[in-house]
Amino acid sequence: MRDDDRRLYEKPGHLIRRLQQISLALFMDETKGFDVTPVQYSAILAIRLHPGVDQTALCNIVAIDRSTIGDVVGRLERKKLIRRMPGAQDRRTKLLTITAAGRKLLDDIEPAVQATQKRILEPLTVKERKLLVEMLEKLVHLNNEHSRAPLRIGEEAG
Amino acid sequence: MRDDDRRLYEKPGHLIRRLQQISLALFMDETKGFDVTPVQYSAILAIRLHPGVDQTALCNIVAIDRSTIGDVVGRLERKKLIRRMPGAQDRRTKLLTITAAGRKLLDDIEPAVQATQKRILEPLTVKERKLLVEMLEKLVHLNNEHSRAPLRIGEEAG
DNA sequence: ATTAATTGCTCAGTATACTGACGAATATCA
DNA sequence: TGATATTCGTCAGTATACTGAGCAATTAAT
Repeated sequence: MRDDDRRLYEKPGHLIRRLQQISLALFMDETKGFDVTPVQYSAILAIRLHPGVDQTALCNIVAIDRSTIGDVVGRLERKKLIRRMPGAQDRRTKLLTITAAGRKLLDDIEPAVQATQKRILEPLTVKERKLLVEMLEKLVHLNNEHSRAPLRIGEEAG
Repeated sequence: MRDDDRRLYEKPGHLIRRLQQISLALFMDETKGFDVTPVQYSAILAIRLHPGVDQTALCNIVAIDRSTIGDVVGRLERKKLIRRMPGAQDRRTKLLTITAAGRKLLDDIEPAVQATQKRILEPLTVKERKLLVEMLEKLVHLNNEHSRAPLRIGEEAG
């Protein structure tokens, strides 16, 4: 490896982008056949745990941008994994609930998702894995407000 | 925080996606005014270090997909930060070189890029920062082949 | 109660990223 | 050499993600 190139390779930003690429590829490989992306998985899992959330609350739970969630839930609805209903109290909102097909998919895909998380961390020792997740949680939590889609705990509906 | 939601929040895949969002936001904030993305920065830096690389070799250096690099260098060319010339030996290739404007941009933007990397790791202790980068390098290196754009060391032109 | 501010969702525009396919050029092999 | 295989760049299609704008509905202020 050229010494110059290290300037790029050891930059945290570059490493994080690479790890995200890899994490995505591993997920798509493990869950091949389910036709679901990581973001779609996060969204449908959150909808199951919070039946009747509106889209903005869902954004705050899974940290997806407001202008992105529309597409995501649209795809989930098209695949009949969730339902979208206009809110009764607040007619601006669209309330989200999981379907039977969605529940089945979540149950069926779970082993593959677990396997993905394992494969990502496989190169590390058991101690390192714990340490890494702790540091990632710290970074994400403390830098939370720096993303346009910050996590907002305890503000969700339901 | 609901206990159920932890199922999502402590998944490495989710944390990695969040950290990438944050890393991107911090970069765009610090380099505001330069009109350059992290990927564009990586590409132009690699082109400076490897004058005359072709696009495929560049992919292998910065780990960007072959079908993505065309857009990226297209934008850099439009902004006159790099030049693209058809290869003489192999007329399929397009050889990339940096312009004076590109060199100036790299020099000017450097402090902001350094600041970005600092801000990403700011919540960690000095020891933890070193540890994290080492683990990220290990993960990326050993999982390298799992991405469509694996890093290929020593295969670049120039 | 009417105005003003805020919120929920959407849309247009741009950028990154992957799959799969293709034409053109090059390399390999029989 | 001629047929085959591979490689380089590109394109179409899909998905995530951000900015900034806008409309409709709701809430707050006067």
